[in-house]
Amino acid sequence: MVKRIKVSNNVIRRLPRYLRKLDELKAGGVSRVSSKNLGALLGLTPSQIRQDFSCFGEFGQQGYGYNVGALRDEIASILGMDRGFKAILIGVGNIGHALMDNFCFSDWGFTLSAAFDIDPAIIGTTTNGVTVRSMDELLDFLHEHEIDVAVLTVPADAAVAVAKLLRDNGIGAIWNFTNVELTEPNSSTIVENIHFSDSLLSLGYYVAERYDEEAAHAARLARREQ
Amino acid sequence: MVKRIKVSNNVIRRLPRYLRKLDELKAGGVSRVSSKNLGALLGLTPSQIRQDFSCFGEFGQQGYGYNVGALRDEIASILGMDRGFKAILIGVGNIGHALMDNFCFSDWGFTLSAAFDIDPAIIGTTTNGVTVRSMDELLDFLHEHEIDVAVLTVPADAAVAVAKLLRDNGIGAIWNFTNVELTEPNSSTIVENIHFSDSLLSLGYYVAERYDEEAAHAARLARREQ
DNA sequence: TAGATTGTTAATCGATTAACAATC
DNA sequence: TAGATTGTTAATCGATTAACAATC
Repeated sequence: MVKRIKVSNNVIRRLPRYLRKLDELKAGGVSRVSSKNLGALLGLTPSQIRQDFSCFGEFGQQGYGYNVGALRDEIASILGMDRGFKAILIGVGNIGHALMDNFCFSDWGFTLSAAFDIDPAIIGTTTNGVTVRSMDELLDFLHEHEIDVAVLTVPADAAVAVAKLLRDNGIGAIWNFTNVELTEPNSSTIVENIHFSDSLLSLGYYVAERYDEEAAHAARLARREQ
Repeated sequence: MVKRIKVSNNVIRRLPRYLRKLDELKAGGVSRVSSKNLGALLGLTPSQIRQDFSCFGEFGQQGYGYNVGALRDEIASILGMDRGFKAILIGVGNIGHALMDNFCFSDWGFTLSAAFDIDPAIIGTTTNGVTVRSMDELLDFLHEHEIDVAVLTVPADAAVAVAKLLRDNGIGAIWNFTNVELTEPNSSTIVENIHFSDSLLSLGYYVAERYDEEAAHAARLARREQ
């Protein structure tokens, strides 16, 4: 896939949504979609959808629209789903174990190659074909395998130290589930965060805002009643 | 908290990061911070930080900066952390259970009031003081309690139906962990998504982009060698 | 052919950054 | 007082939307 220009983060964040919706359409037997259709389904303008795709090439056909399957595959390729990225997981606690057990890495083009923990009670257990190794084996493993991404699911107080260890040993990308800011100014490591609490707090803001608006509305009505 | 203007989503998403960093500074005994300091810590410009805060009021002091504790409390209040929001959780599978077990709702101003599932083997079990109830009890529970947020951790194929049930019974906000698009055009329900796969795919994009850049760089060097 | 829809250029809108008077 | 830093207005930058020629 040729990437001509620097594509904005906003566009990148929409690509997985496109992929999801196209998969859904495909599963429903739809073979053709226009930017107008797709926009209506995702709450985006047709213009925006065409602009987004045009960052990566010309995937449509005038008068027809886009072939669902072909467009889906283009986007999958842009996202690197066909590159066979290899991941390891560090910290098989509750969330780490839930990911190993439930999250289908291979659906998204990733292979979970190994998992590591420090707890002897967990080391040696196997989930979904992946056996948990001791952290003592981590460096050897990293030097023997080409790993693209580390999934970081260690406790918050270990996050910074483990992230440093990973960076120092050639890991270029971290999928960060710890509630800790890992993005370092002088580091080139790619960090993608899943911050549960940030997400919940944002939700809280919108709930609070709505309640305030409802209260203001009720107050206006009450004044009018007087 | 007075909210004069419509605050952009970008600003809202930064508020939890401010909160997190301010908590960290406070824990480290720092009592004062300027927009310049805070910007350097978070990779934002001082201007942006001052603009963001000015959406909600005047929390600083010329020549001094901001009081860490006071600013932290203002932001917490803006996010509704002092409102005692009540949440229920639907679907005590792997991720649902991990949240009940590990995620400290009360740290963020929420109370997890109940959990529901359809599996008789899970119903009746208790995690962190919350006993799992049968889905049959859900509607009665909703009508007896004022619930602000539903945490949706059911399997993907149940997501849309359960979301509809929740909406129809007065739930105004959903924290959505299912990999399903719930944002409906004609609905006023607030939906906040945690899409693991979207996040991983975005990471994949950046990894792929970096590899492409490195390959292009190597190719340029190779040409020069000739 | 007529209608539909693309890819792209131009226009608009919104968000970030810079500048600066006010003031602690 | 002098230096620092705010809150806010103006300038810039970037992203979204609209328009339209090209063409299937």
